[in-house]
Amino acid sequence: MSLERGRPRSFDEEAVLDAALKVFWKHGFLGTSLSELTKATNLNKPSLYGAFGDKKSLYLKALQRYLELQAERYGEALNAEENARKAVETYLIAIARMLTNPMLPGGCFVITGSADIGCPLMPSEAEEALKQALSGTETLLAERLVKAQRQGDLSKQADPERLAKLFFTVIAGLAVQAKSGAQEDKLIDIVQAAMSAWPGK
Amino acid sequence: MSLERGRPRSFDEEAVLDAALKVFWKHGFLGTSLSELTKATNLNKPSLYGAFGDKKSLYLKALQRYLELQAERYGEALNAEENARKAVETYLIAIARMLTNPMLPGGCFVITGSADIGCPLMPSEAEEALKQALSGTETLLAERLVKAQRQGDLSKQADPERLAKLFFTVIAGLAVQAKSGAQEDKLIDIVQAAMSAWPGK
DNA sequence: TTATTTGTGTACCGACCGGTACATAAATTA
DNA sequence: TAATTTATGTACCGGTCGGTACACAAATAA
Repeated sequence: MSLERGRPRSFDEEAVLDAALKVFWKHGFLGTSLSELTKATNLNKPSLYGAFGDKKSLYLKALQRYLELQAERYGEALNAEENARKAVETYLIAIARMLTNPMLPGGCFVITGSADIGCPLMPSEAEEALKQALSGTETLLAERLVKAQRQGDLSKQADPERLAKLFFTVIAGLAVQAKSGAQEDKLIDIVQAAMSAWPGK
Repeated sequence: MSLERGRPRSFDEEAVLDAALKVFWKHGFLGTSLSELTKATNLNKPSLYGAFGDKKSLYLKALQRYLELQAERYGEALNAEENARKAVETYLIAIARMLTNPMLPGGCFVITGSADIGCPLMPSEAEEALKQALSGTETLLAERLVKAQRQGDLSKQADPERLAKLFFTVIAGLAVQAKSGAQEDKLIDIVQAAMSAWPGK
């Protein structure tokens, strides 16, 4: 007997999720309507609901996919590079490129999305997921910097957690500017300037 | 003959605008509904329309008032302090306090609002006003730093425009974190860290 | 007073919101 | 074939959106 009974899906779930991701990425949770989603996915509402549940569930799945495809990928690069300062710089530049990549919706899903926090119709589950994603990035940076200090790659006088907060702040600021139309060159220039906050030996 | 004919207003326009400002500040343009506005202002829709025009006009007036009450006020402080480094630090700390002031809606009207840029129902006039407010702050910083360099208060090797972009990025990053619930202490700590990007002599 | 001007409150407009009932289509198993 | 299971498409639900028509209230001018 087959594992798949009944009428089969006429669409690729992953492709549909990617299409939904792009819309949420561009317009956030509240700014995205179901009609936009059905248009972008070429699915009608019952199919969308059957496959992904309601709008909130679809948003959470899109966020999860965003983190897998974008955020985590850059996080790995952060730990791949041996020299800590170089690793952070490369990480920030990669993010600046991603935020302004014309093939992508522009800006950061999480940071754009966090503007909806505190709004009446925003599901608290979505708020929590966004906050967790934000703090996850800061933690990732902090862990890398703590490691760097342990390896003698960052001055003993430096405060790695504090430095992580600063670099995370820069990432958030870059995302805001990308959303409002800033170009890659400008963001990369800012990253170079931010690296001057790296503690001297 | 009197200058005011007909039935007089039963409300204080400035107080109503302040109430509307708070709602837009918290929820942005798209996230704010007319019913929220009528509740916050204790006015019904026709009165609101009669006094301020449609939602877009009211938003633009609220933004203008925000800039007068908050942004420009801190800008003056930036030029009041003589020592440039001290001026910037004081400016950033004042912003960090404003962003997390429990008496205020939390975060920055402009930066939270800019998340709506690119959304289908966002009026382009509002987008332009937000972008102008963003670049205005960066310009303000740049002018202060150029002046500092002229006065020998900032190293000749430094690039004031670049530094202004960096500090503006930090402001935007602070605003994002305030919106998602960060506390004053944390933001001030970040400001201290950011000041380490100030060029050594 | 009467006419005029302006503000207020109710009640409504068409459009869209997120979500779903239901009939039908397309696959499976028997 | 027939029975079962799942997916699809239409058409609709109650609710809310931004915006307004209209009757009435309250002031001034004459």
